Amino acid sequence: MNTAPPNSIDETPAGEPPEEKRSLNFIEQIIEDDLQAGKWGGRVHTRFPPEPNGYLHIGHAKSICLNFGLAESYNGAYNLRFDDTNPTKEEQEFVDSIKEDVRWIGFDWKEREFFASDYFDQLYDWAVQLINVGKAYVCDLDGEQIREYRGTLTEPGKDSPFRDRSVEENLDLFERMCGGEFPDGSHTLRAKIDMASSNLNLRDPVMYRILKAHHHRTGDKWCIYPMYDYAHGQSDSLEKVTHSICTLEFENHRPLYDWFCESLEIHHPRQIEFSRLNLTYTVMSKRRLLELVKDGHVNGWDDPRMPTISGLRRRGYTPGSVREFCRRVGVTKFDGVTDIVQLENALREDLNERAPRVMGVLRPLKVVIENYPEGQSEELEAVNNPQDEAAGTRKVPFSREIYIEQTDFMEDAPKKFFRLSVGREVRLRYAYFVTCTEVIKDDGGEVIELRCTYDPETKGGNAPDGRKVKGTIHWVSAEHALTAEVRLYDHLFSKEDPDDVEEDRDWLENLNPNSLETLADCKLEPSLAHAEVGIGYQFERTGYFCLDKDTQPDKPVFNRAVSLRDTWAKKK
RNA sequence: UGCCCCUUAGUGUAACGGCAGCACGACUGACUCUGAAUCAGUUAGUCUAGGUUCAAAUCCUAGAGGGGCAACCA
Repeated sequence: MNTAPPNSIDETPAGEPPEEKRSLNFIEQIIEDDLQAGKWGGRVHTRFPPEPNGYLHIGHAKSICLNFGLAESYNGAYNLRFDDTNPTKEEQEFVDSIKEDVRWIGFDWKEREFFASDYFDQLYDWAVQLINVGKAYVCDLDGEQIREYRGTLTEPGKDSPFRDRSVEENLDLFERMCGGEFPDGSHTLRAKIDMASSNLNLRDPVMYRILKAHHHRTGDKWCIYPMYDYAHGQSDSLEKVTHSICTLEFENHRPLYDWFCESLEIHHPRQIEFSRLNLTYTVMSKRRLLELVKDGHVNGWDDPRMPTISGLRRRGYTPGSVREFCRRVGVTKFDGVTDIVQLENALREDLNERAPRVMGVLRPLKVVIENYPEGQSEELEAVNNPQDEAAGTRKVPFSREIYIEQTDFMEDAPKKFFRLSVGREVRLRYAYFVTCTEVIKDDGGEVIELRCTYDPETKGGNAPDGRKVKGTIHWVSAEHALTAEVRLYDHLFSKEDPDDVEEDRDWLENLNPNSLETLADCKLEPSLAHAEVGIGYQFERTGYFCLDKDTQPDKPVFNRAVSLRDTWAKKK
């Protein structure tokens, strides 16, 4: 700490006022208070505990950034732990995708990769210990009966008839449960707490159930598996976690979390709950995302319209934008809904700094420049990124026939329309001023071609006589153009709240039928032939795009990650 | 009908008993070889009612509104 390098950002320049103390979220407050009070020996140790039963989504990203970010900023450690206690739902594919996604977001958990299934032996021993002190018992009630005995929200439950079995009998039964002697569902091991508790989680919760299922890591070794409540806190404890951060729905489980740690007299992390992320125009539950995938409403977990990490990545989101977004949404216990434009803006901001600029015409309209010599072409210099001089320049070919955007021409243009119309002059970006002289239509009256003249004196985009044009439009030389498919995405749901449906109707009815628009005949500048997956490009005046994995050698496919802000579109 | 949690501009958040700030959005305007970016400005808030206090978004009580909880899911 006191050996900071000369350029350390920790150094406050002399004479400058000390940096104002950053405001802390409520979890940071707790941590600082703990540190202040000398708890945990000054350690901060967190974990991210996904269940490998689906792909990670942007809500998980919030949790990852919170948990791992906290550990990083307090110089602590963080674990990635798979909560794999239910073999009927979990798969190796999900383990792999989760690791890939966490890495992509930008965190390295190094050797601290764990599985709840690593602790099955220890958990078993602890269960025996609880039986021995009379705090757990084997119950023969079936699922239905357990539910009946549990009581309701307003009425207390009643004790299981098996609650007072002897320690010996419990030990014997539990061992035989584990030995595979009983069929699935015939017995459970339950904690003996309080069937009259106002917190239903404390009404003798099930610790172990019999499940003769193959586990993706332990194989067929076990036929009993621990429940979340019995496995989670103890896993935290074994890993010497200090702050166990989870979402609000586990708040009512905290007394149980505490009960197990106290009863077992083991290291007792502090559970802290925060509100999960909700986004407008999207759903975030794993159950629903799974349904979208399974029923083919989207094309897989990494469909660019999905709020999954893999979907965002494929869509063109950057790790930095995801992290910045998570920082901006903050951390509270209030269950709100974040406007999805926050996410989009984080991306725009990030890509504005780094994305190479190119020209691409999404809906081409052919333009013939009549006074430009036939067969001639030339290379014009274009700036790669006005935000970053070091990005340099490139050459863009120009010729007699070019494509411009259909929306950049209007026949009966209002005065405020700064683009092309008959008799109006605009600048072709980095090229020449052109004036539209004639409109050519097909039999149906559709505009299919424009005739223009150019001013050779304006090469590069400036007029020597100092005359100005109000509009600058992008273009692509027809002869040199790369033809590509471009996929435009809109919100997956047409309602801000997908659950906003009539009585008895389904959230799926709010799926936006226009969430994907495929443009098959887009014209891109030739430099894009060397585009790489994973790099965001700005198609000037249009948006940010990236090469999709569906690209074929003869057919490039681009995704629009997000459009550019368009105040003109708003005015219309 | 029980228990637990929550409530600050449109949205997300800050304030730690002492001047209600910030970000995003929206709206103006400036600038511009991207109607982008940038810059300047405007807009708008403490759920309600009592109480404690010199002083309350903050503490107390009650109410309203929202969320969670009755898987051998996590």
